[in-house]
Amino acid sequence: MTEPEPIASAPMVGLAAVILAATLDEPRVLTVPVAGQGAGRAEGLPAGPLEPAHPTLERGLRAWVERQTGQSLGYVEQLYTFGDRNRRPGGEDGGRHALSVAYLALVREARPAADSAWQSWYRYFPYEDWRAGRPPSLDALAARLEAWAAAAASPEEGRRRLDRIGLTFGAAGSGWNEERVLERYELLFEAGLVPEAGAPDALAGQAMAFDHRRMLATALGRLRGKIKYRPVVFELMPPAFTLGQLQRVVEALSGVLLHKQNFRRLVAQQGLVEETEAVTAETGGRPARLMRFRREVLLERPAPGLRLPSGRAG
Amino acid sequence: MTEPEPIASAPMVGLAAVILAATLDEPRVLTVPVAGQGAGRAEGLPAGPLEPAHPTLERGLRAWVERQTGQSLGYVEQLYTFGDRNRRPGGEDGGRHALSVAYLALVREARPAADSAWQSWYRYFPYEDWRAGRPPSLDALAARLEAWAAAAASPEEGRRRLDRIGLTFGAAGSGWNEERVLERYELLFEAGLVPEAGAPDALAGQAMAFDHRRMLATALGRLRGKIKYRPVVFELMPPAFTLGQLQRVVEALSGVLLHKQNFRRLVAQQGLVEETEAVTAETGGRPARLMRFRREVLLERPAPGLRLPSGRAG
DNA sequence: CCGGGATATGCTCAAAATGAGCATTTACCC
DNA sequence: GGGTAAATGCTCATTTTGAGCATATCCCGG
Repeated sequence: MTEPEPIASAPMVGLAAVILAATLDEPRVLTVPVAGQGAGRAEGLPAGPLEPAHPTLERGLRAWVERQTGQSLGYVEQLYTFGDRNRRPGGEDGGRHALSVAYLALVREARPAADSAWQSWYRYFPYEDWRAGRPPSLDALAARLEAWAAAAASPEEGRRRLDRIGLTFGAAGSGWNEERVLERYELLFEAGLVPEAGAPDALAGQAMAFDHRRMLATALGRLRGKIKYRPVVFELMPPAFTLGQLQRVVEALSGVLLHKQNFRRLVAQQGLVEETEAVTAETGGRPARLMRFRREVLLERPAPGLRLPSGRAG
Repeated sequence: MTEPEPIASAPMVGLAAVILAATLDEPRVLTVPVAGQGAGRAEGLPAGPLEPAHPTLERGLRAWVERQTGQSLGYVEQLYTFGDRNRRPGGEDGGRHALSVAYLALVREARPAADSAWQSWYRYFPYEDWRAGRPPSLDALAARLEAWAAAAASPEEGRRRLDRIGLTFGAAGSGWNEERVLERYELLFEAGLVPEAGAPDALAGQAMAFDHRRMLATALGRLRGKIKYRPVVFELMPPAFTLGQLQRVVEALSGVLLHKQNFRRLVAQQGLVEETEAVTAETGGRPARLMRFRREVLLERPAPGLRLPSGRAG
């Protein structure tokens, strides 16, 4: 495991993992402490350089994650290769490229290991959680964004900024699109409202090391989109679960509340689950039947996901 | 542009572009000749190594494409980073990793430049074109696939193979999913039915250099999915076009025919286009009104695409 | 033992979106 | 002037959504 002598122009390739889980109705991401980088330690994603011993990128990623967190991964998909910006410490030209191939992993269990910790992902994106209604911090953020638009060099640029704000954050309360996590983060970044870009407070969420928060935003957007057309939520569920638990996990991921009866109708008629014998005691209320994921749907035609209706409450 | 001395373990990072266009109702991909690699020259995608002078990955890609083909790119999105398999000539361990960051580009004009050439992409995937009904080569391919399934080491493995065949190629005529281009290619690859994997003929399509056909398959699948939820087709259209032309391009991309009246209703009610003054002479038939893409939809709420109905004909 | 609180489940209904056709218009060609 | 080829306009039966109302069952406190 000796590091070879770097040469000036060979790119450095890193692997990074956004590992997501959902426990107790809260969506989580697995973080590790990152040394230094300014004051003390920051939170970061499990990551490490691609090594010659790694047979493939994905195997290398799994190795790094197990080494750093003890977590073994099930569902893994490639997310994006970062390297386009904010990754060139050496200036505008010359220097080495630093790429990072990021992966999205979904896991069921949340056993904390070593230094790693599970954090609610709304710690990093508080304004993405609309389950309790419009997040209060959005008003302050919107005000700062508008100030940023007003401070544009030209009126046209200001108008473009306003358009983007409306597009990503929803114009006039209508039209919040939960999938645009990355676009919102990038807008906040450009506007200098995130700590990584110099904001004095964490109104726009807790910072992460390097560009890891951008990776997390990419992962959330991707997952929020994907649950609608692929049955990936079940990667986060235990073997048996109630429809209520399933709904609360979907709501936790997407950040919006759903109409209960319609949600269960959707799940039922898609044939995504089947009943088991058992029921749960749960908290108060009538006991719910435990369901299990019908793996066969993966072999059936389009293998649908869970379209999110727009309903606000149950 | 001198190549630095490679060191044993530093990964090599390449950039590759899948550049797509649609002219005359035929979907095209821009190819360049690739020297050697066995007998004579093969077709490949524009590609080149990431260089220190490249400010970003995407800018590097654009530079390579312009240098090799003279084509300048408009819409560009990152596709996938390949490196997981069939890219390690040096054996199972040791040696350098060779990654390739592939991009998808959509262009309007198709001016052929230098050695590059536009090819119909169904040259590489003939079985993906269902516009004239079920492609005849599919019968022969299906027979070979079934033979491959029958030749599995165990009955369970054979059943798994049959499941995959049904899932990707559609079971019993029903359920062809035009988006599963990559899964179909990978299945054919595993079954040894493509030239790259040793097939004696080109029944499953023309080969490309390296793993470029895998990249192309990835791009087609991505594009076929994306036109359904983002208005990306218009990147391929001229400034003014008729609804008939638009439909024929969508059909060319997706490989299936659509119900004409429903298609135009969809486009109209989504507000994706607006009328211009002009009409066309066209071929026979009543002249059609020329339309233009309403760029404003990109600023409106969800910015929808063109859902493909299942209808078979017009 | 009874009523209230909290869910889980079952069903209904109107509105909107889909899938398939039928019928008309308006060119060009012979 | 009739025939052919699209482009357009409309209709209609089904499905799919979005929203509620009503019941069924548990636990708990009194």
